[in-house]
Amino acid sequence: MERQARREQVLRHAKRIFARKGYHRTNIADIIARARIARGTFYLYFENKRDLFEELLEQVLGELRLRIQRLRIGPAEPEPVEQLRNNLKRVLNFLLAERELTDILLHHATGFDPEIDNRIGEFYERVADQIQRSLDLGIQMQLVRDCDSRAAAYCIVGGIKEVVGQASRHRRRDIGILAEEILQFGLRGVARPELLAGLPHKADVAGRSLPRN
Amino acid sequence: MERQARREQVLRHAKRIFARKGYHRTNIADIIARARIARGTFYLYFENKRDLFEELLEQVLGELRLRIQRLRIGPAEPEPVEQLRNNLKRVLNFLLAERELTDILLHHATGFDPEIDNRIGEFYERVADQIQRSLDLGIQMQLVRDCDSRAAAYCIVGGIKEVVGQASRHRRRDIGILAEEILQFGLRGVARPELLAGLPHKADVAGRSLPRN
Amino acid sequence: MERQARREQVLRHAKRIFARKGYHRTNIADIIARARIARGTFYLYFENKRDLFEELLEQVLGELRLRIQRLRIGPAEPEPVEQLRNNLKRVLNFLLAERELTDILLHHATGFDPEIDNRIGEFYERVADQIQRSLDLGIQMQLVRDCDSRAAAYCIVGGIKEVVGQASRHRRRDIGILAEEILQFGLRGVARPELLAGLPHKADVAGRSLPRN
Amino acid sequence: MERQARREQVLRHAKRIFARKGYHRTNIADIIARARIARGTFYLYFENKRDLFEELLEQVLGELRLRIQRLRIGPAEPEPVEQLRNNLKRVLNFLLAERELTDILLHHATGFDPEIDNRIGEFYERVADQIQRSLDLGIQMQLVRDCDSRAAAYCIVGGIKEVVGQASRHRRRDIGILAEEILQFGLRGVARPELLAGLPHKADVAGRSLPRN
DNA sequence: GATGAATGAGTCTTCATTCAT
DNA sequence: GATGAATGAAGACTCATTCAT
Repeated sequence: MERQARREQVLRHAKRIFARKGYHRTNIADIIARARIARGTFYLYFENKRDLFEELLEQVLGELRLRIQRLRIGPAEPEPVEQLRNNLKRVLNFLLAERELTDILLHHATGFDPEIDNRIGEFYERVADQIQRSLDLGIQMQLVRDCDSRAAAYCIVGGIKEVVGQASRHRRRDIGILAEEILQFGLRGVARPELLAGLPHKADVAGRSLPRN
Repeated sequence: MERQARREQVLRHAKRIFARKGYHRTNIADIIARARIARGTFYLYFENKRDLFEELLEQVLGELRLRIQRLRIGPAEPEPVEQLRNNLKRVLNFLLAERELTDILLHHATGFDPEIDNRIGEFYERVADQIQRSLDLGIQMQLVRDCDSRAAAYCIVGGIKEVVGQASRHRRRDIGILAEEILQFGLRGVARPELLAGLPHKADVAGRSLPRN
Repeated sequence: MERQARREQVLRHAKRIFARKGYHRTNIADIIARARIARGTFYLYFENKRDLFEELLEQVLGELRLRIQRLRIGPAEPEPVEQLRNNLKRVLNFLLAERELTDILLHHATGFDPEIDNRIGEFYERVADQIQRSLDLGIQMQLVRDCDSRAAAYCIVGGIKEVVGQASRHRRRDIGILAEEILQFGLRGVARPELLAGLPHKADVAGRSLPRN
Repeated sequence: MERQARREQVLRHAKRIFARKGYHRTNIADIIARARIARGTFYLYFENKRDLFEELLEQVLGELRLRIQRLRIGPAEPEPVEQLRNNLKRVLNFLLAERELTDILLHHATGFDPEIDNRIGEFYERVADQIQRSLDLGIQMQLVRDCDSRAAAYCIVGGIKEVVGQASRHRRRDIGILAEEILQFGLRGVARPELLAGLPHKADVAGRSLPRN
């Protein structure tokens, strides 16, 4: 536990620095200076710089995996749309609370190590898989229009990434509103038009979710 | 002109390597070996490694800027949706033809240099601006439902990025279909529902635009 | 005494590791892991890594010093050749019983510390001195041919070292035979030829002392 | 050629330092300071410290291999003993001319790297093989007494190593005399006694080959 | 006495950039 | 213009030793 506490202390500082400077411009010297530990101490807790980085990455990916739940169908379960909304809210809540991890995931984790690239690519593929399955189900149930559900899944994933990336920069944001905007956009993007006829144009919430730029 | 030819020769080789290995794992040694020039010669044509990289980046960004045209309204102009479709096709055509540049832009250009990050961020902002302006116009014209047009713009940008990123990996793709899928998704995501009632569920084209995974 | 027991426990383990990996590739971590003591405990019993190593070295050198006895001349003493034979047997017995120490002495003690180099060099010089003195005496007594007794002494020392080094590797060996081979070789190498006329070509023992390779 | 000249310059300096301080106490900084080159330059010519060291080692071993020639029997060939003498002289000439390499081989090359240990062990084994073959032949021809030719071979190898090691320290030496001493010792150590009856006790040369200590 | 977390000096190695030819 | 040998700053990692508990 002592050990774990120390690791977390270092992880906390490193997270900050990685988010600000990226992987390569962050050096061990930066990290140990911030964490106020000796060089050797660092290597007591982490195998090397990359190991530490991967741990941070695993933190985000792991947490996101937990927060994205498979749609459950059943009499006791909430409406599918409600479940989607909850997934989205859980994800946004985490990402906007942990801006540094978000920044690491979206801007600093990619392109310098094939294995890490793979891990992240894999993660998004799994997310896209889940979305696609939901869409395919929706097509069967005549809720979703006939479309390339894989392409649509990627559109949705990409949309979320981009919005989160922007929202994360501009600190602040009502997450409920933001989730609703994304949700509406995504739902309408794939829904059978006849089902939309009655829907309000906009979620009945006040305020803008993103600054007008 | 001789000079420019030489530069382009080097750029062409460097593009390949950067796409495959990213910025940091690509050495000057790699580049000059491929381009079959001497080390000193490299610095005759480029200020430094970063300069070369930025030039490649500027190639993509510049080309994309050219291909994304402002919506024009006028009697002689094509329908707005047609203009959007054309923008999208032009963009996809380029990105899927220039996979290496696409890879550089989407996976390797980010996170190692604040100035480059800014340049790219700026580019996407400008794209989002354009989309947002169109959406706002659409709202005025009662074509687009009331929504956070900034958030919607980001959704659209993100969706395109993600789909292109995936399509770029899986080499091949009918660009017309792909563009149509994205377009439909985006249009429906923001359109006033009553306008969609008559629309077909799907563009009248055969084949899947992305592999089912 | 308790203290001494603990030291010996550590020495025993360290001996093993030093023999296998040499001085530099052996870490304190290796030693304490084997000896199942804490890092700090190590320094309670030994000044430092080198101190421990020197102690092992002193074990071999000390033991060898004890086993190499000066030739005594007198009516009650065994024949000089018998005394040489006994010296040799005592030395071989120890070295082949303590392979790890032998390995340390012959292969791992040299070249990384001038002081240790000196200590070992000094030891061999003393041994050579003794041999040389015997040879000089033998010359006086007309038993040994006129030769450079120093050079001969080194030949003998070197021969023993090499044979032991090899024998130590190939585990096993009848020490009596081995001693006899070395002894015969050395004696004949320096003896006045006329004294050899009657000697058997070979000690009257069965079996080969070293594998034929 | 230019390249080779540079390599040799560095090798020459490194040889000096390795001989004086051994492998581990010699660091790249020492070498480049002596060779008056920049740190990076070193790595232009050698893969790493070990690579450089191995090259020096290969220099000695290679040269020795060349100088130790197989005994040839034939009407036009010199007497076998003369051939042995020549081998010995060639080896001593080299080793005593190249004291630094000798020191590296005998005192600094062993114990820090299993692969290098093997290479050297292998070398001595090959030398011992050659000696053993000569001895076995001598036994057949009734020149060599019945003995364990492997053990005798090791005695001879070890003797040479030790004498060279000592001679190398005490700088200076008449190599002819030294070779003769070793040769006589070795020959007599294995010769059939009846053949020695007529031999002089000592080569007919003046002077001591080694200092009396 | 025993522990093991913490220390930081010491080294190797890489690689973008320069410059004499 | 072209070359490629030379440079040296930068940075990662190891490991013997110490010391507070």
